[in-house]
Formats: sequence, structure tokens, C-alpha cells
Amino acid sequence: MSTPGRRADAVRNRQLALEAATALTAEPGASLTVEAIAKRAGLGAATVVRAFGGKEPLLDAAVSGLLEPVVRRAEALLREAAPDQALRTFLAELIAFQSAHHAISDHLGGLDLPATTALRGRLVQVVEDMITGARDAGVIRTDLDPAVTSVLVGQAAYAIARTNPAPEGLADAFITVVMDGLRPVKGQDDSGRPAPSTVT
Amino acid sequence: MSTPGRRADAVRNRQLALEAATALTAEPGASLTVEAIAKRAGLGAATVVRAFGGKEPLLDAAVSGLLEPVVRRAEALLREAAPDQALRTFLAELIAFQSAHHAISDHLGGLDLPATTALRGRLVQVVEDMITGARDAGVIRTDLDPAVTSVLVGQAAYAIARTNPAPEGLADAFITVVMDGLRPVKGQDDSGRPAPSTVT
Amino acid sequence: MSTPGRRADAVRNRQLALEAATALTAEPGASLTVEAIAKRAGLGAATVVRAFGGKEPLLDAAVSGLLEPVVRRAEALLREAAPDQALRTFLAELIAFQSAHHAISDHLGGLDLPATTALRGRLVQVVEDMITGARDAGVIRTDLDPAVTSVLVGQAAYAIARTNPAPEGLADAFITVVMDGLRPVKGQDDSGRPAPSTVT
Amino acid sequence: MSTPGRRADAVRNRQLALEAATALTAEPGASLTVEAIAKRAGLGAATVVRAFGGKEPLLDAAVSGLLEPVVRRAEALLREAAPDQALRTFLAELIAFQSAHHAISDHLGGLDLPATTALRGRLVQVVEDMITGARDAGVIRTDLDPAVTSVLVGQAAYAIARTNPAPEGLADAFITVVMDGLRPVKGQDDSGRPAPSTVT
DNA sequence: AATGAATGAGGGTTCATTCAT
DNA sequence: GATGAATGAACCCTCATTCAT
Repeated sequence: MSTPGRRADAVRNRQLALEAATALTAEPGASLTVEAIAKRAGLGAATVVRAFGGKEPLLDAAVSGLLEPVVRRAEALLREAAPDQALRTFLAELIAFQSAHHAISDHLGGLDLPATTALRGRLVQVVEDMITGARDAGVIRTDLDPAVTSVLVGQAAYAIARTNPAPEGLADAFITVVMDGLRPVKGQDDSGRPAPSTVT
Repeated sequence: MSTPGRRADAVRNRQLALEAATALTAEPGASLTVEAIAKRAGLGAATVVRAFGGKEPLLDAAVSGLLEPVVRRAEALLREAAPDQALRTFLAELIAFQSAHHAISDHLGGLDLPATTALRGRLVQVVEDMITGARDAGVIRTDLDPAVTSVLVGQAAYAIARTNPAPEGLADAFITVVMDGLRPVKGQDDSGRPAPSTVT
Repeated sequence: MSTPGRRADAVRNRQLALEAATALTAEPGASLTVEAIAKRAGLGAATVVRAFGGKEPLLDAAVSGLLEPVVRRAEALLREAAPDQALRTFLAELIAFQSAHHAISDHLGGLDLPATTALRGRLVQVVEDMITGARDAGVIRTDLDPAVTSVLVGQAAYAIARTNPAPEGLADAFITVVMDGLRPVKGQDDSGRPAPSTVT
Repeated sequence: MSTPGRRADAVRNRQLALEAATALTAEPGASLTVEAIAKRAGLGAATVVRAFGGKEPLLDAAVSGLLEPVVRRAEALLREAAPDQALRTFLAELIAFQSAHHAISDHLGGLDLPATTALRGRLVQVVEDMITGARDAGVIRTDLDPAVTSVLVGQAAYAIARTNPAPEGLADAFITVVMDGLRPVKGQDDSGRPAPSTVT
């Protein structure tokens, strides 16, 4: 009675399709067609379409499924850790996670992935909160707009995570440079400080 | 040396096709099909294909044509300016240039663009030379591998340039953070220094 | 003769499927897919197919189910009423019935519906009998072949019933024109009459 | 110089596709798929799609191409002949023309055929004008709304033309019945006449 | 040499039917 | 026996490339 008909297999097949899509999403050269995903999952093409209602919802589910734990982890870090440590840890985990899942396919351009877009928004917001918190704690420079900085950090981190092939130590170097670059400027206080680095 | 009359038209058409492809490459929502490029160029589709031998060579020419002056400028800066100033200036110009050409289309995934790839290699190499030079001059930290750092800077800069929509001040903030993050670590010398920033 | 308990459910489901198919058949814009019919019936798609052995038999049953009472009514009228009154009444009821069930879906093209085809044959035959009877009674013109006239009346009536949207009074006008057009030609008898209306 | 490139063949192929579509449209059992049309025309499927921009525009062109000369002829008759003769002649020609082109496929349900719809509107309007003119001339009964009558005549004529197989003399019988049914009711004048035929 | 047109290959999606539960 | 899910076949459409003009 606990297994309502074939529902169990359907769930399994849905999961198989999702995993196949996720795997192909991570393979830079893959075709990322419905048929390719179906073949990878050992299913018929129509099955994966039916399971998700189309190609875009499937890819949205795959990509957002990769992104969601990262965002949740970031939100947890924001609540539990000191802001700057939260930021540092989050960056490390973000890059590690994305790299572990290789990269994200290039074939996603022009697609409408609402869940993924929403998650990216949450991610940027969390990073902004981390930066604001760190600024309030005096451990991050105050001459940069937190909103701008969060976009900057997010985009750059995403690019670093996507880099393939990635040279040894790339992620650590990125984190080092960003965190050091975000430190308060020595020898001066918050107000009236001349910008130490500007583009001419 | 007088080229036959037809040759002149061929060169002109090649240029028209290239300009059209470049323009469409920069429009995020564009179709980027051969026919769309041909229509933009005021040519026939077959002419566009003929002029470059296919769609990929055409796009390769378009993208590398955008990238090449940037690389040449970087190489010039490397020869003419102090390394750190060269790096800062180059980053500013790279981002400004890319942003001015909006972004690069999303439809380039999975394509084989050898000339573009080669240019990216040259770019990374130039950046690495800048960094090495700056390190030798003592104005950049020595605890990071220049090869890794150049990839880091290049990838991040590219991502920043592609960001759309870009918040006001994003490019400046990026340059500020990166340049400050690359500065020598105060209060210590090259050898035996404990890493000021590490990932836990 | 006591049917097993399951048989009762099967009969009920068959009826549910039939009613759903009938309802959707009458909705001009409906999808008329097996799944849509099943959903409307509150059944599974496989059940609907099983109950009738396919989609076409189901639709045949639905359409012929709509048509059958009309035919039976026509046969009853033929037996019970004066031929011309039978014809007039039948036309009115046919159109009213079909219109009440809106129209018949457009998606029936190319389908093989033997029961429906047979009913249409019966219908034409009944109409022919009505016309022949009325002719014998001297209330319908004799210069037209009853077989041809029955097809003519049937086809036209069907078209009128299907008209959507139907202007107010369409059915009445149709019956008026047809019945008046079928009246005996005044001032002449059966033989040797010059055709009062011919196509040049 | 008079033949601009391959344009001549393109026109020919477009015509071939149109003729194939028209022919298949007239075959009751035909598939009416793009591929079937293309095979009939001796062309590739993509060619016929490209030539018309899709399946619906192609079918619209085919059906409206059949209908247009009929409408033009009706409009000419309206201008040139006495209204009742115009109506009679038009009905004969309409049915003859449509029958000559067999019937129109059943697979057109649910399609959006704007040109065809517009032509049908023009047709109904012309018929209405014929009826109004004949009424004013005193040769058609005045107890029926011309707008309703035109719909009635058009729908019925269309159904007669579509009838397949059509018994010998069907068209003539139809015209005879309709024209006689539309005659002024004898022994009374326009006003206050009791309806000679009404539905109870 | 340039080109509009043709097309084969491939993509996403729908649907009547079949099958394991 | 009933059912949700699976699927092969078929459909319409797009596009890079080829070809006759």
C-alpha cells in the first residue's frame, strides 16, 4: 500500500533523467539534446519530456538542483559564522562544488531558467549580506558599494569555478586575492578617505 | 600587383560579412544564424559562407577580431609601461572594450574557434608577463604563482566584462579589489612568510 | 445470469468514457485526445482505450450515440405522422438536437466511424421514405428524385445544424425554404410538366 | 536579364507546392502533412515550408486559391446580372466548381486560415446582396432576413458541393429547391402576411 | 564570383497505444 | 480489471551547407 502503483518507478525515472541532464550539463562538449539526455538516462525521449514538461524545465531543474545546496549552505553560513569567515568559506565551497561538478555547459544561452535565475538572485543577496555584515564588523573596506561588490564577487567566483582546465591552486589564489583585496585599507579610517586605488 | 576587379569585391564582401557577424555577436538576443548575418551584411547567405568557408570560421574571425586589438594593446602596454600600471590600465581597457561591445553572444557554446582560443592564450601569457614583471619590481605579492594569477585575473575580468546588466561602478570596483588584492603583503618579506589568507 | 461484480464497474467506466467523449466531441475547441477524454471521465487513459478497443471505436460510439436517437425518432415519425409533417418535424428536431449538442468537433476528419456511417445511411433512407410518402400523398413535388432529395435535405440540414455561430432564426428559415421549395409546383400535374426551375 | 537568377524556378516550385497542397486538400482520405505535400510536389519538405512560411499559410493559400475565383465571379454576377439570376447562376457555378475540385479535406479543423476566412465573409456578403436585390425586385420572399438567408444558402450550398459521392442531379435539385423555396409566397403581399411555413 | 533557393539532418513535442504494477 | 507511466512513430520546423543560375 505504500507504493502507489508504478509511481515509484516514475520517481526513479524522473531522477534518472535529472541525473543524466545534470551530468551532460557538466560536460563541456556534450550535445545537451533531449535525445542525448534520454539515451544517457536509458529512457525514451518522450519520457523525459513528459517527466518535466519540456526541455527547459528539465535543464532548469538540473542546474538549479546543482545550485540550490550551494545557496542554502551560503544562507546557513550567513546565519552561523562571522561575516568575513562566512564569505571566505562560502567562496571556497562554491568553487569546490561547482568544480566537482565540472563546469556548466555553454549550451544554456538564451534559455529561460526561472528557478536558476531565482537562485542566482538569492545567491547575490546572501553574498551582499555577508559583505555588509563584514563591513559593519570593520573587517571589509567601506569604500565599495556592497551591492556592487556582491555582484563582483559572485560573477568572478562563478567564472573561476567554470574555468576548465583549471590550473592547480586557482581557487585558493582567487580567494586569497579577493579577501585581501576586500580588506580595510590600512592607515586610514572610514570617512573622507581618498580612494587608494582608482582607475584614471 | 594590381588585383583583378572581382577580388576587390570579394574583399569588400568579406569585410561586410565580418562586420555583420561582429555586430550580431555583440547583441545578446540575436539569432546569430548565417541568414541573419547575411541580411545584416546586405549579402546572400552563400556569399557569407563562401567568404569564410563556414559559420565557425566566420564567428572565429569576428570574435578574434574583437579580441585582437585588446591583445595587441596589452602587448604594447607590457613593453611600454611599468608592469603594475600596465596591468591596471589593461584591465580597465579590456573591460571597457568588451562592455562597449556589449557582451558576447550566448550562442557560441560548443563551437571550435581556434583563432580566438589562440588569442586567449596570448592574452593570458601577456598578463602573466605583466604579473611576473610586477613581482620582480616588488609591487605584487610573491606568494602566488604568476601563471595561476594570470588565469585568475583574465577569467574574472572576462566575467566582469560580460556581466549584464552591470551595476554602476562594477569595473572600477573589480580593478580596485584585484589590484589591492595583488599587492605585496605588508610587514614581511618574500621567504618563509605565513600565508596571510588561506582556505580552511 | 448474475454478472460478476467487476463487470458492473467495467460497464460504468465504459459509460463514463462514453459520456466524456460525447461531451468533448461537442466542444468545438476541445483537444479530443485520449488523455483529455480520460481526465474528463475521471478515469485513466488506458481504461478508456480498453473499454472501446481504441480511440476510433470510442468516438464512433460517441457520435453514433448522439445520432441514434435522432434516427429512431425519425423512424417513429415516419410510422406515426403524415409524411410531410414527419419531414418538417424531423428537420426541426434534427437541427435542434445537433445545435443543442453544439456542433461536432472538427477533429473527426479522416476517421473511420462505421456505426456513424451506418446511421447516416439509415437517416438518409428514412428521409427518402418520408419524401416518397409525401410525394405519393401529393404534397411534395414529383419532378425530383426522392433519393437525391433525401441526400440534399440531409446534407443541408446537417450543415445548418453545424453552423456556428448560427444567426437567430437560421433553423426556422432553413425549414421554411426547404419545405416551400419541396411543394408541388402550382398549376400543373405530374406528367409532361416543364421544369419550373432549371439550371441554364 | 528578364529572369532574375533562380527566381523563375522558385516561382515554379512554389506553384508546384501549391498545386500539390490543393490536390491533397481535395482528397478526402489524404494525410495532408507537409511531407506528403512535398512528396506530391516532388520537393523537399523544408522547401514547401520555406516557400510559404509554415503549414497553415500553405493550406490557407491552397484553399483560398480555390475559393477566390468563385468569390470574384459572384461579385461580377452581382454587378452584371439580375439579382435572382445572379444567385441562381452563382449557386450553380459554386457547386460545379467545388465539385470539380472534388471536396475539401476534413483535416482543416482547428486551423487558422485567415485568407480563407476573409473570403468566406466576402462570399456571404455577396450572397446577401444578391438576396437583398432580388427582394427589392420583388422576386424573392420578404418574410426572411436576408442576412440569415445568405448564411443559409451559403452553408447549404457548401455542404452540397462537399457531398461525396454525390448522386446524379444533386446540384440541380438543390438549386431548384432553394430557388423555389425563396420565391415570393403567392396570393399575398408583403405586409402582414401570415407566415406560410413555420415551425411549431 | 555572387546568390536565392533547395535540402538533409536534426531538434522538440504530441499522442495512441502498450505494459508493469 | 484499472492505471500511471513509457514509448515509438510522426509531425512541424530550423539551419548550415550545397547548387544551379
